[in-house]
Amino acid sequence: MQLETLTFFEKVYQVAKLVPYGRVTSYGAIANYLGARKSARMVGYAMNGSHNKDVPAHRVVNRKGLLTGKHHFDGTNLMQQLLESEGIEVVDNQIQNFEKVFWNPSEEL
DNA sequence: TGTATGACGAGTT
DNA sequence: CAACTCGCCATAC
Repeated sequence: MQLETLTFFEKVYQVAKLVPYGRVTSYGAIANYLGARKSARMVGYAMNGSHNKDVPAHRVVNRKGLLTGKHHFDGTNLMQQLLESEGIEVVDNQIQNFEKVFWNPSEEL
């Protein structure tokens, strides 16, 4: 645990954990909320290290609602399974009604 | 120690 | 309308 390591990653984890059940958010939304709209990339990469954390990475997708990070989960469709178990419709790695389940930290938080 | 790269996104060509 | 480029910064090699 590195206290001086309060970086984007840590912040990303914090926000990601705040995503309510049955909702999803985007990498860009988190980055934007953190004040770094251009660092959406880092958010995604941060999830790479979120394995150890309690971060629900399956609730974080790209701006199009596409499950781009599903390949980083154990199974091939684990991410989709998790989302569907929360009542989120997913077809072909794409979240249906994305606007409805989208959770914007800048507004809700 | 330096280079390459990645779960993205928005702007430009 | 599609493809390309740049920004961002921690991690891997």
